[in-house]
Amino acid sequence: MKPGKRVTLADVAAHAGVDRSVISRVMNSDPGLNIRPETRERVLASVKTLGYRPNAAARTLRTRQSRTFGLFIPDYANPVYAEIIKGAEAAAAERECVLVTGSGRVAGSAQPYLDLLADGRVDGLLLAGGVKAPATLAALRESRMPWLLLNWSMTDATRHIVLDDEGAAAMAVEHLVSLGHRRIAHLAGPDGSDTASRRASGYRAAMRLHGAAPDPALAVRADYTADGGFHAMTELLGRTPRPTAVFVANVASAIGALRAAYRCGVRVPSELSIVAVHDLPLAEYLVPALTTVRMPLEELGRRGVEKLTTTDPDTPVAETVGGPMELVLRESTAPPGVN
Amino acid sequence: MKPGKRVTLADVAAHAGVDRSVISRVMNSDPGLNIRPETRERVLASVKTLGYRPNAAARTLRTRQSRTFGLFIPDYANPVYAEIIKGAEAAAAERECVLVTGSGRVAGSAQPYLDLLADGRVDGLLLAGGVKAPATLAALRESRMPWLLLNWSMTDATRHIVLDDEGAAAMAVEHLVSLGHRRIAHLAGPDGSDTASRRASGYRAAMRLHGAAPDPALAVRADYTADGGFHAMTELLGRTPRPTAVFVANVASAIGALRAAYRCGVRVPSELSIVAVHDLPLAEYLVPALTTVRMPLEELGRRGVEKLTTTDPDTPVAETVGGPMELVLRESTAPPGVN
DNA sequence: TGCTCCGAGTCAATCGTTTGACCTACAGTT
DNA sequence: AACTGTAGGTCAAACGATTGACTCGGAGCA
Repeated sequence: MKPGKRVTLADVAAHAGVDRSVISRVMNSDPGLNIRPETRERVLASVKTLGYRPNAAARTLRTRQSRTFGLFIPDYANPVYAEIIKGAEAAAAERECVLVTGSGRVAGSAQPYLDLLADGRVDGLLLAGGVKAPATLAALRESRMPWLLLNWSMTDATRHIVLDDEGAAAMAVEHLVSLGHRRIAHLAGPDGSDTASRRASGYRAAMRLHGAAPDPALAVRADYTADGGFHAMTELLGRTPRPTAVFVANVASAIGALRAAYRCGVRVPSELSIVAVHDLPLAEYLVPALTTVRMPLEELGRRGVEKLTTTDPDTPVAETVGGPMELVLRESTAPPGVN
Repeated sequence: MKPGKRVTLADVAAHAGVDRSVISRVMNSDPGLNIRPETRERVLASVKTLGYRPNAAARTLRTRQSRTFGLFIPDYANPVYAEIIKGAEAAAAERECVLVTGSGRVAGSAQPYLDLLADGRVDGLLLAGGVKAPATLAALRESRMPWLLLNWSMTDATRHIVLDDEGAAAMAVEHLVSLGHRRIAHLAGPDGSDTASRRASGYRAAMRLHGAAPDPALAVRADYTADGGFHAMTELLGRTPRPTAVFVANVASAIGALRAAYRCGVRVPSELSIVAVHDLPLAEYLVPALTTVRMPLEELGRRGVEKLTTTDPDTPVAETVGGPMELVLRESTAPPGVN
């Protein structure tokens, strides 16, 4: 309305001819308020005509909550996080809160976003990986604010939600075994990654279960990137005897792995089967289309926000999202030796 | 210090034995403050031992600025936005501000994030597409707050920064022409997309410039998704005579296009050359690796934040980020008819 | 001695909402 | 007539930081 002037409660109160507190109580539907219907109408009308919007800072200052949650991710370029964000945004929206996301890709640290928590700008913080310093965790714990680790944990981090990575690995391995594979390699995630070690242990367990001893020479570490997958796969294909199938811990690596197979003249799936963890829209359009294990990433984000709102900062959280996990069959797996 | 108690200015003041205002001025290095070095030391020491952090809400309320910028994107799953975010985060960090990002994928609308602006939670808002309603623009303009459209514009939106899409299209077409192609198709972006129409017009201009009249039958619209690219390309390959090359407006579509060519038994690049706009780390690992035009997306994000801080909300902005644009030669283009 | 000036801080209003406590006029009771 | 109850609000103190205006004691000066 008035150019350059923010409308405040006082303006609305003056316009409607009542006290500021009435406006506030009407807007927040305070049950302790007795008000004549006509007055309420008048208030509502004033709010509308003046275009009043409560000032978030003032409200946060007074109520000590911002109706905002933060989600920190290491890198937006990793499409896996897109799914997590989606779930978290949805859960926040259901609570009439907003989710703000930030990455540490630039600063190389989560500090600016941890500060959001410390400064009281968010009511809780979800950390989806990328924090290395144990000091950070200590600071978090001391802050007495809600926080949660998503899809990873540190030894002394008592609040985290993870996925069933062992289960996913088992699913992948079982699929390969059922196709007839025995020499199954594992293109594992990077050293120090929590999900990587869980997937690796799931792989080993599943291998043993099916009487196929996991050969340490068939496990290679790779970054969760196409580049990492390319190099690791190239190395793996140099080994003799060559594996007939490989379980790749990450879909980005799998794209690199696919490329490496192509480069080395190894045909997928006839000479080499590939199955990766995490499904992506993209996977369907690769050549060959990639068989994957779909994980409930969206559900993970959703549960994160839920837990943030329902548990107080002191109680430990250690949850595994069961969710629907599914093997998505496409073209990159086949029985060994067929052509 | 005190468990469960936030440390406020008053606490620090009491601890250091000075007035609150001194603490505030020291922390903000107010030039108008005269203070003995020893007192300053005492203040700093108190701040440190108590672990004082200024409350963001209180500060925002008083100063009317939050040192926070917002960036709205339609969908995190589109990796193009990752680059923009990266640049914007960097620019924000340089100004000791934080960038918070949100998408409209869930709510289907930017409203929650526009509200952030209206509620005074951010000092400015960057909108990277996805807002359809003209009413939204009107609301923005009326808000008297800094905002900017990134990489798109609407007819009546007077504040936007775009990339040189015509130039990118020209680069792609010229590359194909120089390889000897004449029948060059265009897999254009969706109807109503601003970048799509600029790339399309750049394509037509470049075609005419090289004496190759753009055949309307060789331009097909596709969503900026792998799926869209797949279908559009399938359709295009049904036309006779078939094009020898195609300029794809978007890298995600190009992945689908690649798949479509494979499905139709058309070999890339020997029977069909493909060049797409936007480079991605992924492009290098596709089979065949995709030739692309790299756009200065990061620079776009960076300029966005800069403009937000340096121009006032009333002055129009219409900038084209020149930046380094580059043709990234890979395997998906070759002279026509070669095998 | 009286006056000004300055260094070193102090005071208190202010930002916009929220919320527990408090009024006030009138109707109904006894 | 005095009292109670209630509908329909009003009052004002927070919340925590910022900042323009002000104070106070001593040094410098004439």
